[in-house]
Amino acid sequence: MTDAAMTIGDLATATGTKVVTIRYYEKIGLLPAPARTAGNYRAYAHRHLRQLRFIRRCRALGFTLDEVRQLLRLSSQEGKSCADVDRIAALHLAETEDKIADLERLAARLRQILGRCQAGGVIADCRIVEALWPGEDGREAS
Amino acid sequence: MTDAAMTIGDLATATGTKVVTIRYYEKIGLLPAPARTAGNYRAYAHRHLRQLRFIRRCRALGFTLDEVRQLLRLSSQEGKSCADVDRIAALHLAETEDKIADLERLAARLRQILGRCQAGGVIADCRIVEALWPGEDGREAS
DNA sequence: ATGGTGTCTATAGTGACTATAGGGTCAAGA
DNA sequence: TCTTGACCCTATAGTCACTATAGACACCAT
Repeated sequence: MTDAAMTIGDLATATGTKVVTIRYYEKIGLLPAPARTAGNYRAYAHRHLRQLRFIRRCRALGFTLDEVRQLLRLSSQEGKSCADVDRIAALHLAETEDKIADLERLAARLRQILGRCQAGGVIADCRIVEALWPGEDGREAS
Repeated sequence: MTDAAMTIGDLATATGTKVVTIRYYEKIGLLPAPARTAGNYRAYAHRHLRQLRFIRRCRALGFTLDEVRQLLRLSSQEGKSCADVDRIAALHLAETEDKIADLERLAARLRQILGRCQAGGVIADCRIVEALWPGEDGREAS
């Protein structure tokens, strides 16, 4: 509950963020510039800690910094409709699901290629290489 | 079967690659520099088409350009053991599977957060915003 | 006073492209 | 022959979300 000023290093350990990353967030306007000490050190207050935690939580969920920026802006407008927040989150979920589906397809194909490989052979007979090189007609090897 | 020279545009349409990307691959040494015409146009031969197809196929499977470079180098050594190729592919599959697992966790969390949201509310009552903002104690809202 | 750690700014690098500026080349049509 | 438009050339800078480096200054304990 105390609101004693924190150094950037304190903030970094408290949030699991690197010092350089915090400075980067400030530079791009994601985290407000804090007060400075006599020696020009950044002196963070509790609200900075809170906001950085919000940012990191969003990032951990895969939101882009631009989305985080929007979410920050929206969440300060207490009276406004929740629809925009909902839209951003739903869109992000859809994108995440698409990405998963893409990766599942890749993994399946990789497993298929790897499954045919008997390690210990030689490049000339390698099923993996064969699967990657296009045939003379440009079609993919089965 | 003809080995008539192709322009960079021909190569681009034949492989579904953008012209700038082909030039980029050349610049980073992934695709050999082709002969030039009198007017300084790149003149590609069939081997370039084959190699670019190989590259794009690897990229479509999610290999990094550096991995593609290794796979290219390895696959030209016909007599050598297939073990390195196998290792690269297996590692890539493992990474892909890890990435899928990560995204699954994110998606699950997003669905959980979104599921509690009744759209039409107001930011102050928004479950999404609430889930993202840290409580005063820094712990996450359920 | 000194040493070690932490902090400051500014700049450049990462991966895999993408975009832009400012030109040159080529083939077809008038 | 001239012009139009599509294509091609190089070089440079921008993207995202950091990360790394250099060189200087601040703070604290001994």
